[in-house]
Amino acid sequence: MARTPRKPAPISAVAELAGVSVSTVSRVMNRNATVDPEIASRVRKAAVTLNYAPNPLARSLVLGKTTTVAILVPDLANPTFQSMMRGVSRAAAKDGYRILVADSGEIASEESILAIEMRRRCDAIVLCAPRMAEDLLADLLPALAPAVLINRDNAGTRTPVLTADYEAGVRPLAEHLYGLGHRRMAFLQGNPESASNAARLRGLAQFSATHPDTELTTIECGTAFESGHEAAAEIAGSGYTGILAFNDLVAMGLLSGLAELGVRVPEDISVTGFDDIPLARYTTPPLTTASVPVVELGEQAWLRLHALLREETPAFDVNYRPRLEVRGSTGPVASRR
Amino acid sequence: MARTPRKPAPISAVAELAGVSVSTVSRVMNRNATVDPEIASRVRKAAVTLNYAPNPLARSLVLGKTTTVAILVPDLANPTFQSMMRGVSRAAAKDGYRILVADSGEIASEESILAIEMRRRCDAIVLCAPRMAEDLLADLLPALAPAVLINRDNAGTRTPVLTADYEAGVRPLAEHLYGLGHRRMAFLQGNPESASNAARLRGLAQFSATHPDTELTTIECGTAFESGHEAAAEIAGSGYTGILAFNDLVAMGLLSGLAELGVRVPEDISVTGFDDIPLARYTTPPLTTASVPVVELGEQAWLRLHALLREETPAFDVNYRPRLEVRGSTGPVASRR
DNA sequence: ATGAAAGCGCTAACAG
DNA sequence: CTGTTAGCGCTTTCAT
Repeated sequence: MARTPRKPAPISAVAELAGVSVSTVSRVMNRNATVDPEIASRVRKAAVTLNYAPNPLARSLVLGKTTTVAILVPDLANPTFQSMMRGVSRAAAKDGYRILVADSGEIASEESILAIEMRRRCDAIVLCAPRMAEDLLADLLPALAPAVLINRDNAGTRTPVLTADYEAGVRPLAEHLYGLGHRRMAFLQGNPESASNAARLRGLAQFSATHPDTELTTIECGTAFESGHEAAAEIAGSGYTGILAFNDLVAMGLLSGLAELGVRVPEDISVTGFDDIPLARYTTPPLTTASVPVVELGEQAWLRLHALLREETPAFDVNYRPRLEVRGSTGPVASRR
Repeated sequence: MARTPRKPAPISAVAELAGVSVSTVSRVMNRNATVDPEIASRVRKAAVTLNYAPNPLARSLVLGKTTTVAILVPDLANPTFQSMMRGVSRAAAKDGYRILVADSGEIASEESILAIEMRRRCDAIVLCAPRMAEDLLADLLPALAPAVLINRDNAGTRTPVLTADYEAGVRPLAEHLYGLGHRRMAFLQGNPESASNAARLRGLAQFSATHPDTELTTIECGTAFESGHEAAAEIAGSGYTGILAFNDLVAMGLLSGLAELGVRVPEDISVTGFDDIPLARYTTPPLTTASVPVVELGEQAWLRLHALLREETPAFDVNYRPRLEVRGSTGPVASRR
């Protein structure tokens, strides 16, 4: 009844059934050497009968390649990393590669061990925004090659890097608010330890330097909905009219919190996000944000890896400049009165 | 300088350096047989020097186990599947297992091949809401065992199954709208082929049967933001006062579309979602929905798999009854005037 | 307690 | 064109 036998047959069973040696079976399965057509078809028939398919493990061991790529992300629940994974996954699939995923749970100390362990089961690895310290990363990377980094500097190694330019990306957001008349702004900061938070701060510092007439305060917040939601009360009574949230998640939390407090967006307060996650255009009001091509970051990561695996020179590192996406959550500052 | 050599040393190198046989090295690495403490420490020292770690591939081949679980999802971009993955991933990690992920891109015909191929690299597999036909699934499953299914019936096999009860879950949503006075409702249907869509329709049919005074129409829609967003125009002028969206994504798209059209929620129209994705409580207004414990579904899936892997009897199949989560997107029907 | 040898399933020289 | 042999890196009898 069941057309598929429970246990997969080994190559030796096929050889036996076809009355040939295993090498011959191997040859017809891999169509490299030339095999007598008559024998070949006999082998193929036997293979079908036994529902044979080569054991990928054994193949990997002898070939020294697994056609699998490892991806390490800090948090599987974060839409940004999901999109990166998806980008890598779909691109790699086109070349016949699968992905092995691990989630470090944002725990920096877990990353090295996880990365090394995964890497040994795969041909290459992509590290998404690793949290570990610079020096650790620096001497981990050589052991991981071929590897590529997303949203993290390569610490002086030759590892290809794909990043979003948070520093450059945050300025148009601030400029946009400025252009709408906002002079009292606040930045809801994420994890102060994180590189991308630091980049945003640098970008904002540049903005401040060129706009001395504008107050721009940094407020501790976080990186998730909850953080933004909790910040709403403080923001509501603060007098700030333009809020730069760390990312879209925080912005959405804030939007929701402000709505509950009866604060109107953008009439009373303008809010911006960062990343342009798929939901951003469907919030109420739709979120003004800086769009980061995360899926493309993932795809490009795979391209670099694939080049490396074929001993080719990978394409240049690129730093994607986020694009300002003006939507409904920002508007002219309310005329005081 | 680099503490980690580029290429991992094989066990033979360690044996040589320690002046023992590979078997001895293997023994100390696996601490099973008893080894002379003096020799053992010598081996360990050599292992550290060479930065040795057993090759997981070779180990898997001989041991016949990989400590890896496969997960097949229809779409990596869907928050529901992401949460399931996360549940499986975190639970499996506690037992030292990694996950191999594949995304079928919602293509039913891809699923069998992908599943079989992944399964051979892993010790077990979890199938999330496979789209393939019942009979295909039925004769695929034996070849995949140990396996567990999430949100899909096991087609008569003994495969453990974890599901959310969409049929039972949709009724409280309709009842809730009914209680608020709504008598003209519409269901924004997802993929008509999908099992969970059919389940919702059954639940709603039961509702209709017991509430003959209520009009409940099914409208073709889809499963993503865009679908809900596009449906807004049709809904706005329809006279329906209570809308049951296929899921939270569609509901959010609808919310956003209605807001753009100046339709107030819940004053003019009430909207419900389904799933209770993390964002659902942060929409404006927060979404009334049926909460499905997706992360737990994933965790429980791992528990079943783990039992199977240890030749134990897995826990019973469970069908999670979604919980009604009343929030701001539903309200009393507007008094007709 | 330790080493030699067999073998997991497969591929790739090397002969014939 | 095909079979024999070696070996990928490791674990596990089986002797010693």
